[in-house]
Amino acid sequence: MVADLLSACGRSDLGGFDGRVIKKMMQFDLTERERTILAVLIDHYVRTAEPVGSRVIATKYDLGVSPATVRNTLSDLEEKGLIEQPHTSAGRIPTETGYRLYVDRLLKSERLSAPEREKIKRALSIDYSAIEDILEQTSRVLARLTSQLGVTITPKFDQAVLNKVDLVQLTDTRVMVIVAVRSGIVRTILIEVDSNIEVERLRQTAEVLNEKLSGLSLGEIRRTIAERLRAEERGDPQVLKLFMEQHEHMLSESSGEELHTEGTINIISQKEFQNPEKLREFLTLLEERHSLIDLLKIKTFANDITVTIGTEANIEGMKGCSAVTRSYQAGQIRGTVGVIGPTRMEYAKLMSLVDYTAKVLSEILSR
Amino acid sequence: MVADLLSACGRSDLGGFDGRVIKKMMQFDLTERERTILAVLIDHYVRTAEPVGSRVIATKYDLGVSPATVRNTLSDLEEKGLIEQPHTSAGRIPTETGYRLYVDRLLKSERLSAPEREKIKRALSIDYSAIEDILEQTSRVLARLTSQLGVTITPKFDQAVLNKVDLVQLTDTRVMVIVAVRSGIVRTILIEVDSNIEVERLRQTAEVLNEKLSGLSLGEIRRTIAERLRAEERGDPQVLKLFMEQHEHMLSESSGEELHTEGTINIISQKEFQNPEKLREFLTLLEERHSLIDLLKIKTFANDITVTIGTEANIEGMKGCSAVTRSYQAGQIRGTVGVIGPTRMEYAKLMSLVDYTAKVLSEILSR
DNA sequence: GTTAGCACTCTAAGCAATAGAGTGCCAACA
DNA sequence: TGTTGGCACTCTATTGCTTAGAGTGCTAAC
Repeated sequence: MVADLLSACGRSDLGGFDGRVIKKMMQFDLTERERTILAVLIDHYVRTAEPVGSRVIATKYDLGVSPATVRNTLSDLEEKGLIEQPHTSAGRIPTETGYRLYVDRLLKSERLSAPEREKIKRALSIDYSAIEDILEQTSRVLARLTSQLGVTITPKFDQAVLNKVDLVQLTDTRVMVIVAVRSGIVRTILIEVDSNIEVERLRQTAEVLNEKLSGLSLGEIRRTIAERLRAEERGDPQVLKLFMEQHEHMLSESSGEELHTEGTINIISQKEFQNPEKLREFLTLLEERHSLIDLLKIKTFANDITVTIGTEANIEGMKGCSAVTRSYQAGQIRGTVGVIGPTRMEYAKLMSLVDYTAKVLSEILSR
Repeated sequence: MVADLLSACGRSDLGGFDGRVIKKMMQFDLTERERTILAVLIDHYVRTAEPVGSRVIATKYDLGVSPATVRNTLSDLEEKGLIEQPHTSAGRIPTETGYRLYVDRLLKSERLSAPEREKIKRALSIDYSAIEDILEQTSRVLARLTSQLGVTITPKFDQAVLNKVDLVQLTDTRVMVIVAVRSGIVRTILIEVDSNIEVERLRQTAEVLNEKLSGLSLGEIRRTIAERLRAEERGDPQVLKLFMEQHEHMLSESSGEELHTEGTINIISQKEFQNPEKLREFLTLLEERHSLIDLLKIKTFANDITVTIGTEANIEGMKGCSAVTRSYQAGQIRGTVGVIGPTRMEYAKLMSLVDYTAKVLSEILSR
């Protein structure tokens, strides 16, 4: 156990910190013992949720030193801001900085067992008719396997490539615009027209739109639609005009980024949420979807697992919570999956789990 | 106040009880005083969340009788199972039966104020591109105005009338089926075909489907699709076959009944959910969407406000909770909106609020 | 039928005492 | 110089006890 931890101290290839954090990190010149004790302390605290004292560290993990020695080291670690005491007669608990260092440098990366991999693969291999279905299932799987909150976000539409536009007359004054992009996602909006439009004319209008726009990304369309349709003389001018007016609404960067969360129950049974104030804060965060969406979107570019600890993302409600996320790929576009839970979480386990789940999901969606 | 309550005692036109409950109800021959005191007690308890004692009833509400007299009446009401004592030295609180009688016979129906009506109308008058958007908004409005959990359920698809089927080739082996029904709702599924299908052939297949099926309700289609398409010789046989196989999935009775909930935070600050066990139970109910859907669906037929108190609906997690719901209309099809909260809720207020909201929603959706 | 009075019950809050956990520091030791 | 045992000190959590207060049920009188 101790040997494992020691051997793991040098690694830093499990990403998740940006430049700013690295710089901060470099200030910590920890001795071998300090690193070992910090790792042991975090491991133990994550399991028990109780402040860890010197005696436990010295006896339960055979470090070969006495509690008194451990006490000295703990004192040093506290001075460096990596651990803290809730009160004088209690043991130590990790600080945010402590967790950050642990995740970046001390963590021993875990490999998922074959049965676990199998379980994830099987759970995600469902018949889905819309991308939302499989994302919902993914949140559920993550929630169940991790006992945390499972989160997914639908892909960012901006880079999606338009496959086909379709216009359907619903009533005399109502036309439905169906926008299908290449990855099998479809969005619809309704536009209100003044008067009934002939079927043939509507068909022709759709044809014009397809001709001019299909194959372009929605982002491109959003930016250049006015130009592209300006000189167009075929099709129904009213519908074209409305389409242009509505495109902002439909194609806007943030639209369609839907958040799925699953496993709220897991969270409320966690010890840190016994405090009603804390719980309230967290549930508020959950219902204020946009800040969560921001959190998940922020690192969609990275193709690696991302760990956001506490208030690192500058989100009020995340105090005391961490997120482990990773982007997935669906054709040309990307979204994010992950889990959120108390800072006191099993980072190694969750990281490998989220990582694998995102990979399986990408695989399925790219088929 | 008291006069109001007395005058309201005779009314029973605010629906919500079925035959079984009426029968039970008839056993209660309450005296005038008993009715007044029960009403006063419930009103007071709803406001304070504290057991109500004889002194409060006798002094705060000028009934013209002494606490001792009230005590006798309370004792009678307890015998009849309408109120109970948490413990000997506490006041009384209403039982489920007590609430039921109150809602059915004692409640003074409230009329929403003009500003409140205006507020609801304005809040619901949003630009929506999908029915889900306005339902989400409706849950939010209900949650905000009632400080309870706002719930909406998308309309029951079965009675929706098919407007148009569209087939879009996404990749070589993937075809998207778009089903649009008359009220502006659209559903999509993906089917996997063996090989690329010519555009013209796909168009023709869609034409066949439209010709044979549009104008029928999805329920009819579900029941008779095999017959209707059996002898068909036009169109792509493989696509037609897959369409028939998938129709069950897509058109099935329960599919597409999506539940929106909003305002979990309102709930957790309620006094009854301070007990973590209770809270846990409720959140479990929230995540196990299907029993909630059942609860909301059950009385979609009634065109009147429905109050479900505690375990009346035989749902485990509803113990200690009540729901006030009403159906809304979107073209030919119907869904449900409402609020859920602790049994200790302001029934009169919530009933008028949900009622009005459902009406406004129906109006908007039927335009 | 109503009411005042009173004994009784139960809860919630405050208080003191106690046990236990863990620390920090000092002096001794290798 | 780093490590260790010992010990006084601090703080928390638990327990038991007491008390104040709220509310009832019952009885006897009106």
